[in-house]
Amino acid sequence: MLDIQLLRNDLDGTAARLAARGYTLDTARFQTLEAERKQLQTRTQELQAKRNASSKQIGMAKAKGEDVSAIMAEIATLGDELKVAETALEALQAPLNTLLMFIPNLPHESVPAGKSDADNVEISRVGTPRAFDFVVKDHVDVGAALGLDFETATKLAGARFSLLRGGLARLHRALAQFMLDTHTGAHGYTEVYVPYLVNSDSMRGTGQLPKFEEDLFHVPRTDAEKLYLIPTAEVPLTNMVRDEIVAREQLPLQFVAHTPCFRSEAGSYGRDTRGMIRQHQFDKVELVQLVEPAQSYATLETLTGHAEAILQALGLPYRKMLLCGGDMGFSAAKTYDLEVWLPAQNTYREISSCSNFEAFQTRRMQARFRNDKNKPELLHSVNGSGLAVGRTLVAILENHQQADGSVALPAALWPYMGGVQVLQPAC
RNA sequence: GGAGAGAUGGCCGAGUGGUCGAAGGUACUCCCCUGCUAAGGGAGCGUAGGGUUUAUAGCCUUACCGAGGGUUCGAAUCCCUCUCUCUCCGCCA
Repeated sequence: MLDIQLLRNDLDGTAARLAARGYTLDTARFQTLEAERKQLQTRTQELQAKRNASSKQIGMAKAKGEDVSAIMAEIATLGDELKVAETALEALQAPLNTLLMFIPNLPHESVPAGKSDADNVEISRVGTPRAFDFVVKDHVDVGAALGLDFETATKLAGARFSLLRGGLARLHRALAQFMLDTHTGAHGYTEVYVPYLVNSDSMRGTGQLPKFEEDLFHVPRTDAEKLYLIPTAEVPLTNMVRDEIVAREQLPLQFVAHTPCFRSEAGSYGRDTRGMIRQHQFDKVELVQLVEPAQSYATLETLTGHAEAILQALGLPYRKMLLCGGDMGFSAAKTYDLEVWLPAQNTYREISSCSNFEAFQTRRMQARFRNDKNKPELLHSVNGSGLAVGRTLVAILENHQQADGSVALPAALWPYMGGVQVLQPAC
C-alpha cells in the first residue's frame, strides 16, 4: 500500500512513476473521492465534537443537580444527523481504501522501464553451462528412473502435483536441509517454523489480498474466518512483525523458513504443464529481512547474494536479472530474479526472486521500529527465495545427469545424503 | 467436546454509565542532587487519522481500553456475536 499522503501531495508525479511499471492510475477518480472524503470527514468530525461537548455538559449539569432538558432539546436531532454523516463517510471510505489497496508499489529509480520479461536487464552470469556429449534428457525423463512419479501424484491429487520416491525424495529433503543450514550457519538467519494456514489479515499484510485471491487455496470453516494456504513463507515470516514496534537494537531481523507453498496457478493453464516446474504444491526455503529504511537496498544485494551462494555451492550455472517495471510483482519496488540454467530447455528459468518492498508491506501491517528520535517508523521488508526446492531438484537432475542415466550429486549434498554421491537409476 | 475465569497504554495494574485517553507502579527521556556503575527529588512520555500550515513544528479536532454490532444525550464500564488466553475434565498425533 502506498502512503496516501503521496497521492494527496503529488498525484501526477506518483501517477507518472506508476506508469513506468505499466499501471494507469485513475487520478480523476482519486481526486473526486478525495474531495468528497475531505468534506464528509470534516462534517462528521464537527458533529462528533458537538456531541462530545454536549454530553460533557449534561454530565456536569447533572452532577450539580441542574436541569438538562434545554441541552437535550438542543441536540435532539444531532444523533440522526451524525448517523447519516457517519454512514456516508464509511460508504465513501470503502472504495477509497479499495482503490489504494489495488495500487502497486512504486518502482525504485534504478528499475529499468519496460513492459515484459523481454525488457529485463541481465546483471551477471555465473558458471558455464556444461557441454554434453550425449543427448540431454529433461528432468522428467531423468527422474522417471530415479523415483519421480507424476501418475501416482495425479491419482492422489490431480494435475500439477508430484511424488518422489527413494533417493529422489531424500535429495529433495537434503536440498532443503542444506539450504537451511547454510542460511542459519553462514548467513545469520534465524530458522523459524511457521503455520502453513494463515488468516486474511496476514494475506493482506504482504499484499496477496485483496487483489490475488484467485491465486490462493483456502480452507473454509464453519464458525470462524476462512484460512488460506500460504503461497510462500514470506507471508507468515513477514507478518510476524505485524502490529509490532520492534526495538532498534533487534534490527535487522533475519528469518528463514522451509515450507511447502500452495498456489492455484489460475490463469497459467497450458504453461509448464510438463514436469515439476509449476506445481500446486512445492517446497521453498524463504529468506525474509526486516530492516531500517536506509539499509534496505544494501540488504537486497546481500540477501540476493545469500541465494546465489546456494546455486554456487550446488554447481548450478545461473544468471541474475534486474526486472523491469512491467515485470515486477505487485508489492515490489525492486526485484532481482535468479535464473538457473536448464539444459533440456536450453534456457535460464527463474529459481529465486529477491525483492525490496520498502514500506509497501509494512505500511499495511503497521510493522515499525523506534527510530533515533524514539518515534515509531515503518520498517522495510526484503525477501527472496533461497531457493525454490523443487526447481533446484529439477536443475540438479538436468545439469548433473550422466550418460548412463545416473545423476552426480554436488559434494555439498553428500553429508545430507548419507554419503551417497550418485543417484543410480532403477532404485 | 464439557465447565469456569479473563483480554485496559512498552510492561504490570486500577477503573462497572458522565469533566477518562484513562489512577498508580515500572521502563524510557530530560533536569536537579549525590565524589563514583546505587539511592533520592522534579518534569515529560500512547497510536492512527483529519483540519490549518512552507512544515514530519505548533494549534484545533476525531477515533482507538481484544474484534465487530447494539442500547444511551453520553460506554473501558450495560447487552449481543465472534476471536484469543488461562484453569479443570474428556479425547488425542
